[in-house]
Amino acid sequence: MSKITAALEAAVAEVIANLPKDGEKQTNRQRVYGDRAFARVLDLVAPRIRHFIRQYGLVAHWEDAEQCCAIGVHRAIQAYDPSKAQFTTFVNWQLRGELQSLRFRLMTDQRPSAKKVEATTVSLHATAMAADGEATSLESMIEDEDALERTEACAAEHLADNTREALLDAYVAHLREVGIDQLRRRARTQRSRQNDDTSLPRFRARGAIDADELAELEERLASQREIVAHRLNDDLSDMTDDPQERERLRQVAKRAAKTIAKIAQTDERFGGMFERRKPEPRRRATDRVEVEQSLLPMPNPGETRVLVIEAQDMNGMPVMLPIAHEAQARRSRLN
DNA sequence: ACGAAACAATATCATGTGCA
DNA sequence: TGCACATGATATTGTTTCGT
Repeated sequence: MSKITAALEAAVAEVIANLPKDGEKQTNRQRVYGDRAFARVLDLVAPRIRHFIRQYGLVAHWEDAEQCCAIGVHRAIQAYDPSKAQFTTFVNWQLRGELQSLRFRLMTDQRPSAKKVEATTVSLHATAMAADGEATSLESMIEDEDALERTEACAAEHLADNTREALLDAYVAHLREVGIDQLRRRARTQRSRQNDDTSLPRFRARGAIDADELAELEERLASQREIVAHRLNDDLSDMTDDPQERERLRQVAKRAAKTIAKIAQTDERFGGMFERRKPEPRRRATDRVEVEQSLLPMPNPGETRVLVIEAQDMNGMPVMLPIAHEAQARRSRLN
């Protein structure tokens, strides 16, 4: 931590310490100490403020800009959470924000980019004449140019969701079949072994399955389904905080992917939805290859995502990839 | 403003062990 | 053999800080 960073941290802590407590009035002492500390903060960030003002091309509006920065610093202190970041980092963004909005207020159309296209800024709420001569607001005249694209994207997403559900259903059904089969076999072999236990009456018919075991199986199926569904949504972390548990879930899903991929290829319900592409070796930092096999036809570049379900790793083992584009987008929206 | 370096948090993988 | 689980190593991604 540099000297300035540390000094800033201390000064800010003092300002915060001298803020009035909830519901109480600030004492004179608090006010004086707080003001002094605030002045110290301003001194410490002064070089940075000068730098930003120059950088944002606001030299001609120096005083306004300094005022804005003081407000920015004040706001930064109010909102500062020491556990999240250093004040020096935090205040930088506040200053930039203030200066940017000041620049926007003062000189929207003076920036080179605006000049180049001879842009004129008008308010969306300004009245304008519609074609029929009626006065209306500009806002109401704007057509939503993205509407079609968004609608199509939604439709594609919907289709992908349906497919995903169907695949999950098919997967669970498959597991159930296998599971029941196993239970039956076990029931047959265990019958002879458990026969000597005469304390319990055995009503079970030959090869019949214990109801408890069946219930247990259903429970397992439900949990499997949940795990895979979460994995497809790329939100396994919603299921548990424990990294080790998460890793286990990931492995479960990875194994499931193998089966699902098989089902998707053999089950006629999904026939025709696949376009089999030779899987490439999985990416590594040193050797990056895009690996994809889509369940749905690829949309145009940049359009909505596709459910990507199977890729193979270097050993030819299937790997399940999340719904890449959408998951990415969601993650960056959160940040 | 911007990129690089340092650092932190997570995700993924390879591998080993136990069990049915 | 194959699955479930654990664990250390490594890769990836995100954040902060610093220098220009």
